[in-house]
Amino acid sequence: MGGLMRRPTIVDIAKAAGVSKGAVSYALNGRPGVSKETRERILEIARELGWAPSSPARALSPGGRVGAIGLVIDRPAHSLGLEPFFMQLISGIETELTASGVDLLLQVTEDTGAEIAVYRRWAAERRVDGVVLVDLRVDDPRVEAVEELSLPAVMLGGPEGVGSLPCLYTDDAASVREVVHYLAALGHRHIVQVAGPEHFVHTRTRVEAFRDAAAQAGLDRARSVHADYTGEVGTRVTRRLLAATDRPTALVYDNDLMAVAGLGVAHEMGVDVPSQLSIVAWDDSVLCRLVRPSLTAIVRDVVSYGRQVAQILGEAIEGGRVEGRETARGELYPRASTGPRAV
Amino acid sequence: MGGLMRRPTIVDIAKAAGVSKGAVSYALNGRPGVSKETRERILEIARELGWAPSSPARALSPGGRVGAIGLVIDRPAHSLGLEPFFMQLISGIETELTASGVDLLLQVTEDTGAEIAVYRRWAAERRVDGVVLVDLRVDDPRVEAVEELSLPAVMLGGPEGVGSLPCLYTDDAASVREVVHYLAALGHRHIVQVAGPEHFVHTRTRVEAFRDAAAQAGLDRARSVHADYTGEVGTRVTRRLLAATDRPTALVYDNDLMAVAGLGVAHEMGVDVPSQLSIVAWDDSVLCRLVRPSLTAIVRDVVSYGRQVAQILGEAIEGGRVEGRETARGELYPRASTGPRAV
DNA sequence: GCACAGAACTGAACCGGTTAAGCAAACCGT
DNA sequence: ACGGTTTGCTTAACCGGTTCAGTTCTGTGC
Repeated sequence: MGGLMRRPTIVDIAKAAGVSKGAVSYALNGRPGVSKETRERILEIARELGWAPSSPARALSPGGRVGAIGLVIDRPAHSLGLEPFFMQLISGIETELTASGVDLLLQVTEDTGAEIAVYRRWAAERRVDGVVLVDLRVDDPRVEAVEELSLPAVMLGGPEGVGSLPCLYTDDAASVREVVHYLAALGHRHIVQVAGPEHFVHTRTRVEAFRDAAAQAGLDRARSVHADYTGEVGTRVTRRLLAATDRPTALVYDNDLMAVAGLGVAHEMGVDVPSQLSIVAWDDSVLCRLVRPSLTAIVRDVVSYGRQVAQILGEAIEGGRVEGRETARGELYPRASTGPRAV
Repeated sequence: MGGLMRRPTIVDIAKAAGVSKGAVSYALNGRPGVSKETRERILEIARELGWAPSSPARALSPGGRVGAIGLVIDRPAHSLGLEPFFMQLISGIETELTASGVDLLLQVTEDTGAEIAVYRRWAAERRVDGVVLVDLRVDDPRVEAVEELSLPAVMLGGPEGVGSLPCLYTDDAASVREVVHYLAALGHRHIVQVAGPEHFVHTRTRVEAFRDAAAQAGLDRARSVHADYTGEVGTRVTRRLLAATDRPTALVYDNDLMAVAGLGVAHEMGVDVPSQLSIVAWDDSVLCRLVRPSLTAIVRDVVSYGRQVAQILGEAIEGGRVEGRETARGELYPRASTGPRAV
């Protein structure tokens, strides 16, 4: 009561226990070199004093970990606010980290150059033990950068083009096929995929899978257009598509935000969903369930992705080579925005 | 070329420059005690070697900063994904931090107890130099907790009930008055406010302001109901309100997500917006602009809040007492979801 | 010609941990 | 009874910075 506010250190514990600080360190880390009784006495005193290891001090020791990992999100901040994906991912990462007392550093950047600069700084200043990379790009310069920094890293999305980095990937192509077959079964022949930016690897995968699946299903009028995940561009693209003389009867959007934007445009242009137009969103969110009609969506367990990616990164930090891993793909959840093609 | 990958330290610089490491430290920190030429030579060598200060080492020195601040968000993860507010806030905080090389630690928790535990751990392990608190509650236990830990902190939202903490607050009451007067001018007399949870201070402020403004405008049938910011409850509450025999002609929602949910319910029940029902959302987002009709909203510059709150926290960490500050209040942006009351 | 001030720098302690090396005592088989 | 291992602990170095107390050298006023 009323003592000095200074945080207790292992020296304080050592004094109280009448041993050296080395002994205290061994005891607190559960390592051999102290007797059972001494260990228990030390642990008891540590608890009483409310001791917690100083993370900077730990990190400073040779081979020490800083107990933090980093995540950089490189998307325009305003569109980001609406991407439930990232918050869910973060939430998943943290559930995995919490147990081991590891923290998450978050940074939002404007472009890939800035993103790489952040990795450089984090590595140079020893801010993090490793990083999670998202949104794999074609010829991604980040891969080489983190390898050069020998910064442990895990890529979410792969497995091609990640060099020697471990990654967590999903079979997006299968999900795309499921959507195409579903729409084809409903009688749709003129389907347009509103995809993400071309430079994302997952966009390329989905576009190719869409082309192949459409060809296989004999849909001669299927095609893809690129957008950028924002509502604005989603709106513009949809308006153009629906204004064409022969407009598509089904649209497949690469994220929920563009799908909602598309729904708004359809409403504005007097095109009824789903009787005149079917809409599918990639990635589900509260959003898809709130709008009317509710949106048919490809549902992924993003929280679980976060958990798994954190786990893989943990292994990569801990030790040696870690293999990439495949995880559950997104599955189609039909809702009110899709229906048979009008005859 | 081809040398060891080890990060350079000030000792390496000292060797290369032929001085002691103390001199290097003075030079690199721009402190007196070294001649101009020596300083420049040292800086040059540091640049060549690609040196960056080890953040753990810096933090360890007496009075040293760890160069990081923490933000805990205590809201259910699934609703969070849809709250652009937080991502914008984070974005604003970071623009302010980037210049000074400070990092942001993010944590998402399940309840206030867990949130306080995070502050305890961060303080004990010396993970952060300070924290930003959001969502001020009535009799907020976090205030006492961070004061006891003598952890520098800034509250976003106040200024009542924050004890000795500095805070950044807005005049929510004025925004509420603006909305009420606007709706009253459109002829609405039966307005219901769908507010947030009762335990938030800003909810209480807004509810009281709503009551007062309504009374002043002579709206005898205005009232508030509490919800929880999620789309689900927003949906349920709206359904109940619109099913009543004498339903309100205008609804004011405390966030955009509930407003969108409400719009969906109106659509589903065949209540036209805005001819039969006007809708106002608190806090704007892409969402409000994407749905049809687009939603009239109270627009706040949340990114700027983030910048300011980071700035205040910086001052609090740096030195002494910091005063609370008021910042720009939200302003009404009328869009398509509001109109004159049907006669 | 000498006391003194200031500038430029060195040496060493310190922050709070981890860990290798050393050492005394207990234990152990023969 | 004696060499050898094991147990349980201490000592001291180390991580990469910061900072205080000295030390040396140069200039300066009187």
